[in-house]
Amino acid sequence: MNDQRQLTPRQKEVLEYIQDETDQRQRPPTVREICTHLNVSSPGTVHDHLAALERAGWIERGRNQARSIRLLKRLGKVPVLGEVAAGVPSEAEEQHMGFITLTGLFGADEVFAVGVRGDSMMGCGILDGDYAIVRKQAEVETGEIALAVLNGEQTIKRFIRTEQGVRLQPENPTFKPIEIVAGTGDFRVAGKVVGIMRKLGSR
Amino acid sequence: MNDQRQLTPRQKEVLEYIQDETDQRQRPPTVREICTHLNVSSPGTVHDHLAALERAGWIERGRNQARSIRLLKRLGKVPVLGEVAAGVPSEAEEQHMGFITLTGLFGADEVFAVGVRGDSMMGCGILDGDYAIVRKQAEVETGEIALAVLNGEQTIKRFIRTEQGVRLQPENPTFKPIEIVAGTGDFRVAGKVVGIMRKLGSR
DNA sequence: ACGTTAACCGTACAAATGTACGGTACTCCC
DNA sequence: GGGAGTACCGTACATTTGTACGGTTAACGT
Repeated sequence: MNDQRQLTPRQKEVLEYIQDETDQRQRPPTVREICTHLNVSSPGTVHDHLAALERAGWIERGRNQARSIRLLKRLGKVPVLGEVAAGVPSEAEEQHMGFITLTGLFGADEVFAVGVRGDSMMGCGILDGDYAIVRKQAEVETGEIALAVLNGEQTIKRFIRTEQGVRLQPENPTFKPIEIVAGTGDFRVAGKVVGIMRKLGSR
Repeated sequence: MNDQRQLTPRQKEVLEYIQDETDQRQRPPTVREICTHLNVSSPGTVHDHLAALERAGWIERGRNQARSIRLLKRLGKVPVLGEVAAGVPSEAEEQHMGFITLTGLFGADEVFAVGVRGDSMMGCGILDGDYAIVRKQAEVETGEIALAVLNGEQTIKRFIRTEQGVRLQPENPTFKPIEIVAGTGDFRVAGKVVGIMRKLGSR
């Protein structure tokens, strides 16, 4: 019943604090840490707020576990990696709002990387020599970029479902699309390209 | 003394587990959670491992605080499955030719990431929304891609040394190069772009 | 042979932490 | 006036959790 009701200002404060802490410190606060932030002396008070937030579907908690608050939704304000300029990165070090990681960005499970050869996807910024981060899955939506296996060879192309079957669309005018009639030949989708990594002028 | 020595395989396991948990669950594990994951029955054992990791500068802990492990560096680890076709990634699991790591590819020190805004470097495959991996350094070679700070604003451009000074060259015909006469204005190089990461159509 | 180190075990204890219970004050609404 | 909801206070208690201590085993190098 109390499902989708609006948050009270106080509850919003609690939620914001939880978000800030999780983002900045990489871990949720304890009940008493929230207490001191709210200038509240009783853990019971905060406990009540958390119960309310949980009932409303904003958070999830483990029973009797320290720092077990888990955010289910998020309130505006996404503090990703600051692309807001204004400052100089070398001075903005303390503001790091998390890490870029492969596992962080993409989630460690079921993700692997493939080296990219050729320029057939140049149009969307996937270049020869890049690594494509691929999530293993047998189907992708029309328009998504897929790692496809055709007659034993794998390619990365934009996947487009057509009337007769599937079209693998390169992103480069000098390449021709590959049309595949459903049920013909050996074709399948190995995964969806969820990311790109490139190493530049290293040496 | 034990500062920069290599991690033992066991310590690496611990660190990996901590990373996975923090990434996936949004909170670091407790000592005993690590215990069960390692199939170890004594919290003391894990405590020792954590002490070692802390001494080696990989983590940081708060005294007597639950789930207070904080990662200072990271192991990235995503398997790289060869670019040689021949097999299908899902079946070629054992063939992995190593791992992609941020720290591995770029070296953990002195590297940070910036969000990229705008399409001025589209021509070389750096797109709006990408993360640029930048190594902090005050000078770059002609032709390299630099993160430059010009009058307090930072941009990513190709760095070209000219007779009068420096030219910041976009990789997009609709943008004009920026000419900088030596000794004029507030200009400096913040770092060199050594890599690109992109996250595509998440979820 | 000896010391060092990594990796364990068990157990015990104190601090941190989540939770429960009863009570107060205020607002809003029927 | 009475009921319901929010926001608090204190206090107490049981778990969870970090940490300490002593002991064991195996590998490695001198």
